[in-house]
Amino acid sequence: MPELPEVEITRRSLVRWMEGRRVDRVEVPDPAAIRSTRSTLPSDAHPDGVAAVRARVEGGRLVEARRHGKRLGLRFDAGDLLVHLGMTGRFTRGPADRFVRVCLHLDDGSAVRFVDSRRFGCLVPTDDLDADLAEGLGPDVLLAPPDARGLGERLRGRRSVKAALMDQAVVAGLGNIHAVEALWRARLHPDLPCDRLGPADLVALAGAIALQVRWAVDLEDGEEVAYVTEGAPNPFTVYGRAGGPCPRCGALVERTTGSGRATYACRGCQRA
DNA sequence: CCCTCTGTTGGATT
DNA sequence: CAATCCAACAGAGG
Repeated sequence: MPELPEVEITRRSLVRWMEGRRVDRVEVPDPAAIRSTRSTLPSDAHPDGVAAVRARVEGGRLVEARRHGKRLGLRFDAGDLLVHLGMTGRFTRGPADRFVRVCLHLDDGSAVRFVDSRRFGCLVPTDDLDADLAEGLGPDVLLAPPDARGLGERLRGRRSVKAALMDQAVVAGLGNIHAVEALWRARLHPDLPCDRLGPADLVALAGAIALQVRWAVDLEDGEEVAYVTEGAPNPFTVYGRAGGPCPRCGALVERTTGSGRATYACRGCQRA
């Protein structure tokens, strides 16, 4: 599920759900969800992961939940956890299902579960949360949205502007969907090379990124992590709308594939 | 029932 | 650099 907005909603939800509560017990139906590094692979399970998580979490309270890009940092009384949601990871208070990987039982009888059908997500016990949270990441696009000048310094070379925006070392938080949407807002085609971006493009792009991310966070705020909610209409402007009309110029939205990822854009109004 | 394709993540390899 | 494959699955479609 996650790009930055979903991780941010997850963060807020966890704080609300766990505020003032003590974690009585941690249950780990899938020990491979606990990793010693941020790996997407269940085969990189932390050898003593379950014990490491219990030592940090059981009997204590959530002190703080922070986020950098798509990473989440949970600070408990006795230690910290770094969380990555992968593609399908989420925290929920809903009923258990067969995809529950970790379950936190709270002292009021409720439970907060990490659920992840595809198993790319992980919890990482850490002794240096600050470093692990930020390592290798560019500025967070919500907390420290880059301005035109900052983007100009970071979007370099001949690589496509979309590839650069999705590179978490360039800016942290944008994934496929929101990169596509922000580029549409900025009227820039995803394939446009960074070195052909002019000053006006950078101004447009900086504004578009900030708007896109704030729009997405607001869209999902108050809910329990809903992404492209099942059955709900597609909330995006061009993402997932191949063959439909561009709402700005009426040309047909095109779908292309670059490095295995679907890209949507309008040739009519996004400068290539 | 089976097969193929797609996918919101990241990393390794070519 | 970029393109490709891969991880581990679900779900949709044929």
